[in-house]
Amino acid sequence: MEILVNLDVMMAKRKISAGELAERVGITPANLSILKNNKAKAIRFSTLMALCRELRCQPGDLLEFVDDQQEGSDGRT
Amino acid sequence: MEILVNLDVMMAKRKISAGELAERVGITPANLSILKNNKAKAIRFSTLMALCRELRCQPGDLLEFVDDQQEGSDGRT
DNA sequence: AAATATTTATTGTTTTTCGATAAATTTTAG
DNA sequence: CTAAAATTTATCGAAAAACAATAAATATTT
Repeated sequence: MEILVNLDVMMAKRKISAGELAERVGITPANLSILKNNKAKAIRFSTLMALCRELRCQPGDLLEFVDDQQEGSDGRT
Repeated sequence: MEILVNLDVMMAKRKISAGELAERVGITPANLSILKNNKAKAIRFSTLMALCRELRCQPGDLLEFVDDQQEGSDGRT
């Protein structure tokens, strides 16, 4: 059970690089990387807001709740 | 421009009270209230996860990005 | 009105972001 | 393949904020 940050999907859709997005959002590339690779344990709304603004999307496009109990009961992945 | 926490909508949909949800999620009613009334400035994924689990919903059901520039240009609301 | 539930406020602790920076790794070009 | 560029990982410290605990105020319900 976890929250996934699907930044890469929206970045691909908007054809924007990590470096460019970091600059536009106003955080360091290093911190954006942490967010993008699911290493973050929380997020400030100010950051989420800037990401949504620059990617022209909704929080739901970036955050996904994955419930293990809800997947297939055959243990795949 | 802001991030809205639409907890009340899902709570109504699931017919669950604030006290009950707080207990199931594992935070104090006081802290849930802060979240529910848009007083929070960030959220831990562990909390968002527990909310999604108990409300059987996705982050996108609870978080909304409102862009002022995107609304009507006549200053309504 | 009384009981219950929710909100607001305060204090202290702990967690985590985030900047800054550097090093390691990966990806992209030539 | 090699070199450059981009990205990721890792530290460190500082600032921000969650969260618990608690109490008081407010609102809701019965």
